[in-house]
Amino acid sequence: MTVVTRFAPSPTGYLHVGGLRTALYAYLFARQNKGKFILRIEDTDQKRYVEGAVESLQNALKFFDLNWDEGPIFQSHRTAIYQKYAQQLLESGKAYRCFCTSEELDAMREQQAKLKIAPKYDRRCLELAPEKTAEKLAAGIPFVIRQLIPYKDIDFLDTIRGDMHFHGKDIDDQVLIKSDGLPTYHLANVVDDHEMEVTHVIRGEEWLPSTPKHLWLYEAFGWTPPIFAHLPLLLNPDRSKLSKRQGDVAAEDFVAKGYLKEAMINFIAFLGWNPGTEEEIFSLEDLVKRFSLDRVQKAGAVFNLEKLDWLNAHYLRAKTTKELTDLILPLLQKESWYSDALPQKFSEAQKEKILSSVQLRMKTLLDGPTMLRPFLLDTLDYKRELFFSEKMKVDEATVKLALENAIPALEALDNYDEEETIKAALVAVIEKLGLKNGQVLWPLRVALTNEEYSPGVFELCRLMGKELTLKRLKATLEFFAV
RNA sequence: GGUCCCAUCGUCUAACGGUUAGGACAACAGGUUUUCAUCCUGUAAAUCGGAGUUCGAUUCUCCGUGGGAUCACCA
Repeated sequence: MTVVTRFAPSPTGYLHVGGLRTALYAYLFARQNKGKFILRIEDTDQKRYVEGAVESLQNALKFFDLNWDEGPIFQSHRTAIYQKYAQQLLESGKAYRCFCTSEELDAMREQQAKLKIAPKYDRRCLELAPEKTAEKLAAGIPFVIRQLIPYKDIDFLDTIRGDMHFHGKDIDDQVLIKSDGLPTYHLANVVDDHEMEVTHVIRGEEWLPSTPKHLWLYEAFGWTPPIFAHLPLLLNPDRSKLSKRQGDVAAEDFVAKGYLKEAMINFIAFLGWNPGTEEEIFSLEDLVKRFSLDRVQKAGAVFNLEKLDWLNAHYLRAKTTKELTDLILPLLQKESWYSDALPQKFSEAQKEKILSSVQLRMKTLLDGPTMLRPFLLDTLDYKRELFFSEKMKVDEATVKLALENAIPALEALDNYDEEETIKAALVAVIEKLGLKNGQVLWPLRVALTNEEYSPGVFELCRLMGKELTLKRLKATLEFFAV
């Protein structure tokens, strides 16, 4: 038997990170078993349809390399099929027409709430005499088709949760076909999973309570149900179901914030699963090999980004300069101050060195442009306060003193290829002035970068070369002369 | 409210019924003698409560407690 899994989102917007994890697990399970992964669009509610959502869903999945083998299959194109099956249930007496208006149903639920009993359809239309039904039908009164849930218990085995047990009497007679003729999730989902020969339904825990309804449908049709695996929820920091409002939830938001797909996949995979060893760096290919449903957690996991930052920095550092360049260049080109001519003042070898120095400090891709700016830009927009440091005892006089003495020393130096020679030259200056390292080096570093954090002075001098280094230092001296 | 699910450091989690309850992230302290980052070392930090089963429960059972999901002509 070939394994078939599916990801079945409804096109109501972007790809939610919870959806990303569901898709990931379904994908991993299919790949690992040399099975098939289907993408199905559950668009049976035309009211909720969002323009462009299907496109963005597909783009997101492709971005993360979660490629599907079949689909996208649109449920909205399959209404005739659902109708056919609903008729079948009607004929076998396992479903019935309901003519109740939403006002009637609201009133009924209000009553039930008042009496403190569970809100549930009271089956008033089931009691309808056949003639009466025929009458309403002839009059063209709109109706829905409801499943007739038998009052018997339903047991099933969930791969993640173990034995499940539900009482039939607690289950509502779910609407299968809406008055507009379109199916509800419950019918469409079961029919499609059966027709597409889905073997493993991997979905979020929020579907657990409706699983008995689905099982009842399988039984009513005489079909063998698939294996169910209900994934634990992704949680907000307050442990409620992860939602917008408390932060970003769209996968694309994280991409826009400069997170790498490798980091995202690795992070998301470990929210609810672990390999049982102490390894934690896993590529998509590693996950395909190692993933297993029985190591999936039962409890929900808080979607906490701290570890994502760490993973992202890790994957960023693992990039080759070529890969990193390809990732940063588009971001650079979006900056108002950038032009393609700017990098040309550096040789290829220099560019590579600059990039790898910056690479070590990046947390997200967005840090790229910020950290590269001091190298690329001709003039920096200095801020005085940045030069001073109480901790290192650097005040305005110290800044000037440091610059005035460092400039001639660096001017006398011709070889900027070795940090050691630059260091020797500057250390000599520091000793001559009788200052501490930081008192000279801190102002120089700020003069070179105009940033609070950056590579060290010797490294900067080497990376920038003699010309740019001196230009920067002189510009700073002028800045303080005014 | 009914039904169902869940419960180990702040967070993600590990632990055939027998461990000083392990790891990672974050935090903190120190080192790599300029900032930041990297790297290294160290510190602090958890089995929700109560019974029971057992020679022995984080682990099995029950009862509490807490949290969550779900109860639409939405998925």
